[in-house]
Amino acid sequence: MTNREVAAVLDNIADILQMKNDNPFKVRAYRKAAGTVYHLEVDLNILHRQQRLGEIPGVGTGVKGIIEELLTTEECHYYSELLAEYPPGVFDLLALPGIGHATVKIIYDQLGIDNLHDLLQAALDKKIRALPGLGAKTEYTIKKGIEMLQKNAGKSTLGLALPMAELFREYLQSLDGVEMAAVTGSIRRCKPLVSDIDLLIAARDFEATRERARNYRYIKTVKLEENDHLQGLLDYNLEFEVILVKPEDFYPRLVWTTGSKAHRQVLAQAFGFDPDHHPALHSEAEVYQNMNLPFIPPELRENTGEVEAATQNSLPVLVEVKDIQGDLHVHSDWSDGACKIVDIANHARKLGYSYIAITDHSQSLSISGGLNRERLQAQARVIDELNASCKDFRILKGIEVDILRDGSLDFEDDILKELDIIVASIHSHFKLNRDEQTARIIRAMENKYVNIIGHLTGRLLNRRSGYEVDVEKILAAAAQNNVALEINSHPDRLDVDENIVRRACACGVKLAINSDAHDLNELANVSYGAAVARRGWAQKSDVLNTMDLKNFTQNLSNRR
DNA sequence: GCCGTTTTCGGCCCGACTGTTTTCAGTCG
Repeated sequence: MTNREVAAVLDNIADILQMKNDNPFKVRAYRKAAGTVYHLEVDLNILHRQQRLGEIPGVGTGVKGIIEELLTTEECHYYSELLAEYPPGVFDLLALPGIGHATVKIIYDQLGIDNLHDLLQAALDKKIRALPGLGAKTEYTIKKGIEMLQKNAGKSTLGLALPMAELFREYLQSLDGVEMAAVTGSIRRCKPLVSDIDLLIAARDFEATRERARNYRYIKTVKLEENDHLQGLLDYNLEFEVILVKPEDFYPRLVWTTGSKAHRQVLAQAFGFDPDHHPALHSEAEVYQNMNLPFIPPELRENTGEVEAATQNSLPVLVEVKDIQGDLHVHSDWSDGACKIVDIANHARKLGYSYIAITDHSQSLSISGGLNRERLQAQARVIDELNASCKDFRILKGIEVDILRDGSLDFEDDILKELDIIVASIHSHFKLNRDEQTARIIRAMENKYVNIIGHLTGRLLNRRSGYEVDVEKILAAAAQNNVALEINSHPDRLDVDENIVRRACACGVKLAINSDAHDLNELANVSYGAAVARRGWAQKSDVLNTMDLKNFTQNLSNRR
């Protein structure tokens, strides 16, 4: 079992205990252990072999026993017993915004409902409002929540699908007889939510290759198998499709399968592109060249003007991950991050950065260990010491300061002015109306110490729609106050989205591709943020943290 | 269930809002 699978079981145990009204501190213990295991740098199996599971903070004798059982038998008796009381389907109900454990317990105990389909029917039949303690508003919340989930039904985040696709691609590439293998489709275009994993492989003997491909260890079921196709389901219920082509057809097919339907249609209708009838072509660039077009990056192949731009030779030179010189939104163990500042800094250097901003939460976010004035000053002293010992890398003193309900900030200016960089974010009052929310953010931007607005809309993919804001007004204020908008790279956020990125670039508003990392692994998530930037046609010069340290710090001081 | 340089028992992080009610439990970050 992987760390994440173990973490999921511990989290599910916490969910059931919570529904059973068990000791809240016990629930918290499981929850905390789940979080620690999820963010762990080392594979649990290795720690187990070294008999070091007990060294994990928050893992005592009880949880340690469960982890050991899961690692050795893939099962856990205690968990099975709990599942007998509340079946796994009830976890799906917890995904509904505004519906928590107590409500799910009432619904399951009274109506026996353990899946979203039956819950929707009960809500439509007005059965929810009849339950004790629940009313028409909860019924409405349920209907709206299910509606939101259904809109993205069956879609996975890029953060889940892309690594799975890449693993599968590596496997296919390693097979005898496979000359080339590529991830294609919407994953290659880096859409934030994707419905399946598409892979293209070049081989001569289709039958033998299919035979080998279907032995991939993460395939759960094969649903369809024919000459040049293999289709089915991977772990995590990810749909996959493997398309087999002759090597000479590989690049035309790669172009054909990567582009959105609209992009393909334009190529076919306006340029006569036919992936089945073409001269010998040895790269995607040659495929486009054959249509008298320059190479169009996969992220742009959505028919949102890229073909016209290509025709006029005016495609943007898109920003790349390697252009990023530093990360401007990272949490340490001073608030809710898992790692020490020194470890974050060392890891950032390995990633090739020349600076990193430590931006822990501010005091009002007490649940996340938000820093008060004294702790912030103590942290600054630690950072000063670390900076004193190295010349080629800089740790910037920052804060992710809460934007309060009225748009004021969670710290006074006399504290903010002592810091190098301020990311201002909303973590409360999501339900303000569009005008109030917009005015609130603009007021925050007008504070001269604020450099970046963090995760502007607060959306969580597949979980929560963003709050309403007037994007054009925000962009105007951002331009006027020289405040950057963050592209939050967490795969569950990817906020702002590509549409706002494109408008920001048009308005001259700078972007900051930040990880919002809470552990070392998450620092690498900037690749997802960079993908959003590219889908929004952003160039290197549009992105604040592509500047080198000297220019970047100069830019910061200009703002004040 | 976890933890401990005051502790092996008795703490463990909280504050605001919302919905269902008429004073408080549930949800969220």
